[in-house]
Amino acid sequence: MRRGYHHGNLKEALIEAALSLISAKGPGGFTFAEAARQAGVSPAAPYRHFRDRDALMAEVARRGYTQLERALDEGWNAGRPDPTRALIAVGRAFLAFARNEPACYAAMFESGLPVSSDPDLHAAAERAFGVLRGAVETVVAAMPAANRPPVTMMALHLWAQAHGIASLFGRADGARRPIPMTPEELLEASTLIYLRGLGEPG
Amino acid sequence: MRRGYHHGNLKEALIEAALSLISAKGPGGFTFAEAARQAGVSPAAPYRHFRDRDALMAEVARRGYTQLERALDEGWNAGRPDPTRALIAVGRAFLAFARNEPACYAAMFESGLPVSSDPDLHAAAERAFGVLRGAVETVVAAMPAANRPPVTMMALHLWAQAHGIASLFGRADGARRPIPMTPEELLEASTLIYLRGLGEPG
DNA sequence: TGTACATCAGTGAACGCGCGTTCACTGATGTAC
DNA sequence: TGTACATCAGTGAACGCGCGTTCACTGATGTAC
Repeated sequence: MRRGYHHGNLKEALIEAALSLISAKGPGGFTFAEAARQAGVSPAAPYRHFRDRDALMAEVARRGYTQLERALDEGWNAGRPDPTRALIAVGRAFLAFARNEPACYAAMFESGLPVSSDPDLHAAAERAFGVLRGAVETVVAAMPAANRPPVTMMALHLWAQAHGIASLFGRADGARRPIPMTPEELLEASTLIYLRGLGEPG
Repeated sequence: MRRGYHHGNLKEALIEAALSLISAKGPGGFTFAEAARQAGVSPAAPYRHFRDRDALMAEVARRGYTQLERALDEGWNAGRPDPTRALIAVGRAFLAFARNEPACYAAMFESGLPVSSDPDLHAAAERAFGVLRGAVETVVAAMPAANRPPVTMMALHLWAQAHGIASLFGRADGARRPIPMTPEELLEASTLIYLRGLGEPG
């Protein structure tokens, strides 16, 4: 695998290792030393690329938010075919991300890493949330002017609901509570009921 | 503090120590050895009361669910003054629990401990969820028979929303995203909109 | 094109540390009679 | 009430382990001239 004295792509390899370790053993069961071992490199080598364990974790979370931003944006698809259906698709994209990138998701939401600890991380998180907020803005703008809910509140409601469902039922843990429907169905139903409550014809 | 050779109340003292360590350093930063130290006892002593670290963590979570069950039940207050307002109070009770017992909350939802690992833990979790489910049953029964939503679905929606809000905005972390309203207001608004979406006059 | 040199990524050995776990033990408690 | 004894909670010393971190180092890369 490795050729010579230099690894050539150690930073990426360390991130790969972190992802596989986190998804195998949770955010707690990931260690700098083992990431080095998995990348086939001495335990001192990672220090050339990351200040410490937390910096590597933060990088994983940052990339996760960037991926999530993109996934949500694709789900939104510029509001097509119509804002309501596009909003549902944003929710589905959120759940798909949580399921397909459990390590990122754990680093982002379950590692205990404060988002504010790193400006880049914070900015990435804001951008991801911003996609949802933008979608909500469009949905709200399509409502009759007399009865428009506050955009930020509505975005927070949907964000919390998506995270709540993903966090409780969304991963293929096996250990999760079994529910009589898929997370996607659960979130879609919740979103539709919520929109109806806001006066959407739905 | 300690009197003689025997501690007298070590099991409780270890649980106390676990709570204080978890709330200080997160579920990861809690160790069997340090709990023993904090209880003023040799590192071998805890083995008389818990099989290992996970067993102690599970006990903390189990007690947490039992406390939560009780808190939700008090919030519900037998459906007084009316089912809708009582349901809102259940939500407030959930958030109050998350805020006042952050260590329990972390052990229950963020420790990576699978609920199904321990039958007692699983049963306690079911009882807590059962309180919400029972409340929802009453609320649904008061709706016109033609338009009643599935009780389990509705309970899962509210559970996920409460957990999502508590998990993202509900603890006095300082590191959490600042929001333009309290978690309680956020959850209450969400619940009312949701109920209206189900056809409640609200 | 060739050579000298600066830069930098990775080495490997070493350290101190705290953890989990075990072991034979010992001091206190409580119970049978 | 007193004594013998079983039970049990806690001791303390010891172990192996893996982690984080440091250090002087070395091999490879690339650039100036």
